Amino acid sequence: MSHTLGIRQAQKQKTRQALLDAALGLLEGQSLSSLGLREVTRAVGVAPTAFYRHFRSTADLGVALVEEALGSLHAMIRVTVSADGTPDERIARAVELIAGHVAAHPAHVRFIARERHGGVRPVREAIQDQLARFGEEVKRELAKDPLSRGWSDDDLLMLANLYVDQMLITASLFLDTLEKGAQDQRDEVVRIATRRLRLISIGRQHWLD
Amino acid sequence: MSHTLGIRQAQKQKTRQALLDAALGLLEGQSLSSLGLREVTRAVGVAPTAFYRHFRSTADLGVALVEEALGSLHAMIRVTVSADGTPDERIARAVELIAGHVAAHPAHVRFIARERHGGVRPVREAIQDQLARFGEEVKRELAKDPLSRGWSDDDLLMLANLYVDQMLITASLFLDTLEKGAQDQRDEVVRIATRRLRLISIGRQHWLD
DNA sequence: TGTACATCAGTGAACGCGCGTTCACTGATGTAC
DNA sequence: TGTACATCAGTGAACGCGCGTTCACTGATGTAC
Repeated sequence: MSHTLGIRQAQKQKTRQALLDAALGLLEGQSLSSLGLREVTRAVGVAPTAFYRHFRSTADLGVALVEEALGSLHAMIRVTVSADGTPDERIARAVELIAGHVAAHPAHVRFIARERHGGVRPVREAIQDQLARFGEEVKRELAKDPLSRGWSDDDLLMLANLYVDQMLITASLFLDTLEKGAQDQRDEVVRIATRRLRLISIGRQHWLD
Repeated sequence: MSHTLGIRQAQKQKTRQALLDAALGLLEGQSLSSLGLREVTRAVGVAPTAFYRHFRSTADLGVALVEEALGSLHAMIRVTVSADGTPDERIARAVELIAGHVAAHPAHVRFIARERHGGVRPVREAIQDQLARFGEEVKRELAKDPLSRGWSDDDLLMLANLYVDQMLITASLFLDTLEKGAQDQRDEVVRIATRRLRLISIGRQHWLD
């Protein structure tokens, strides 16, 4: 085969990923600002000092987790607001996508919800940066929609960020239902989120009246 | 005069409040889950053991802070959505009220935003409880509005919670502008929040179309 | 292919430090008579 | 009002513990010839 990482590099990546995974697990029950370096290395089974070969600090690890959690979402978020189908179909698709993502990556979602306003500045800022990029991307997607004819750039961005915030709120609601494991609660969240998005969609359709 | 607290009770209250105030100050830069009991007593100038005369733990203190931060808000939030004036007047009044509250109690607002999804379960639950009560109160206020004629209870609650979340998001945006101290950024937040609420208001007016 | 040297991910001992919690205490405040 | 006893908010010493960070190290992997 062509180019593979050397054994050394591959092993390093593996340890790094193990540290990230362990940290994400530990962060289900606490905030990043109270996460200890020794806690993480203990969970992985390496010496505390090994941590420094990969991250300067737990804050640094947190920033890496932000990339991991939100980096992969750019593609999904664009589909979420894409202009195919009737408004109700689009809303149903968006809610389903969010539900699926939360079910597939609950720890990542929890991490973002928790640290978005959390006590570690660099992490908070990394999240805000990514969310701002999401806003721009959603705006670009909305701009393609015939419904957006006549909208100012400013108004489009306002709507885009409203959608982004609404997605996070919805994701957070789904997260709470995962803990209890109750399917009817999840259905209730689907109902609530759907109607919220419908109301926003109606406001959108009459914005220029 | 009639009934005053005994000297002992009064002094105890004073120390308790000093602990709450000191904790709130320390929490501007960190999350509750990393706040130390000794940190708080050191800031107040009492022995670490004095803490136990008032709270079982920092989590317990956090729950008390939730009451302090949100208890006083019930009155305000009702005015925020009250039915007086034109839609645009009501929106302007709501945004001003939020801006004023954030300017007057920035640390409380930050605490709520941070711990709403934070790492300390009892605190998280206390906040969710209060926010659910806000939702109910806003719903009751909305129900008085002629605009709500024909709305189901479910839809009213959905709208009420949409407003509550929007207020928190707006408060959090104002908070970020306080750090920088830039007036033009604050004006920008007013513009954004106003248009978001306007879009929701338009959606509301056409909900039953 | 084989050898000699360089690199560097992970180790393990050691450090000083602040943590939460216990306990018996002190002395001002409160109460009964 | 004065006295004798009870209460209890705050004290200060002591504890065992886990923390983040330093340092010189080891031994497998990588590289030059």
